[in-house]
Amino acid sequence: MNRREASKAETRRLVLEAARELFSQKGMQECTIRDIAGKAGVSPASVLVHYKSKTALLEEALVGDIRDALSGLIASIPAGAGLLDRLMHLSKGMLRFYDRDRDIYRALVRLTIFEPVTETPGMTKQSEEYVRFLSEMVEKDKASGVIRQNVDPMFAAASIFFFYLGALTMLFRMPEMSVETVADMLSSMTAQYLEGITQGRP
Amino acid sequence: MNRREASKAETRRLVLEAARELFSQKGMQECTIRDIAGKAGVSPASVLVHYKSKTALLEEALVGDIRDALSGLIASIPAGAGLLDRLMHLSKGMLRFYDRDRDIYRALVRLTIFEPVTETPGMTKQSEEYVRFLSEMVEKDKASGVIRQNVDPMFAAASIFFFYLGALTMLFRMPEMSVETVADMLSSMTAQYLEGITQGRP
DNA sequence: TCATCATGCTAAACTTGTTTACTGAATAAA
DNA sequence: TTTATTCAGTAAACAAGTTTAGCATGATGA
Repeated sequence: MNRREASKAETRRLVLEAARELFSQKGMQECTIRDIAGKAGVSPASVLVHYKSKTALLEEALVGDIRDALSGLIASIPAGAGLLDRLMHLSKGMLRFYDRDRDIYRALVRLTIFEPVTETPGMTKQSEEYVRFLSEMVEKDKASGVIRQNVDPMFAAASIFFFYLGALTMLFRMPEMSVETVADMLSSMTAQYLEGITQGRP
Repeated sequence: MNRREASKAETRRLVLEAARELFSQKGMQECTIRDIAGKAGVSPASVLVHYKSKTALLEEALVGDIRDALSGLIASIPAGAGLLDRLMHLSKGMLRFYDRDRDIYRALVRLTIFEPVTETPGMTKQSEEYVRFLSEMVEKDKASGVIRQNVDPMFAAASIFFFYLGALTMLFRMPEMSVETVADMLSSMTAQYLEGITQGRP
């Protein structure tokens, strides 16, 4: 690595470090690029040399913890448990993770969820990994006979993910609602999904 | 009404009218408060006297059409059709409505969906009305024996709504995706939900 | 009618994300 | 080594949402 490249990487690291601290300390709104630049000892414009926008910086600052949370949950899935329990281990776990700092994660999701995929690589990758894992779970349970053979795993995974997204939306929209209330609701809805709601099937 | 109150109402009307035209003409991002103020013949600050923020103005400018779209769809539900067809009449209809101007509605949803309920009365009311209507539909189909008796109508309505929200998110996130593709996916997922995916129920 | 009050509206300022034009040092080329 | 080039970093400007302090006009009451 060049001297130039090294110095560049170091500056980038300083900015990210300052951003991590200040974002979690003061939230997205109250933390300005000038604050971050000041703490990192660089100019405000320099922040945007390394990160395309404040949103991109926020994403970069938070996505590591999200990835760790998800892979930690995946690694700790109770092996022998039923399908619903395994799904709720993941979904409730992620809800509880976001609940630890609702404001900052609400800001992140709000700023990224409706952006084109190319603009938000970090969050997109997380969502895709989540859905892919769900899809694999469904596939295995299909193979073992728990799930019916005519079920498309991708659609099932997307459905479960949409329930999770809906619950997350409720969590962010209703500050007075406890995460456990939302989690229980999600659990009931997912259970109902797994059961099916219409009568008279073959 | 006072002379003062009348003049105030008139100004408010002018601002809203200008906002409607400019928002749909140039989109949210490219249309500034100063533009709207100019077109309405008032000062920029005056816009914010009547509407708390640019977001609030956008909401006010669009929510009428959304309400009309939803009630039009509700009024035109095919009476004798099956549950899935009636649901898709609504959900697909709303997706097609938002598709007519994805950019402006993406901006609206993005700015309102994660805000506290009290900040976005218009959009909140629309969502609530939608879910309430879905809930009534489920209740009726439960009474007529189409839906199983152990199904909670509110949870079912919320599930169907979350599918719809997920589809809307995909529509906004993926500009290259056609509304009919998203609608078909939503249809498949909702159908699967109505069927249930697990085996071996009583 | 006159004095007081309330308020719709505004100009100007403020804030903050972002862009632009530039500089000086590091690197590459000769 | 000397020259040319690249480019990390910056100061200053810019853009646009929002806030503030004040004004002028209409409402209110004596």
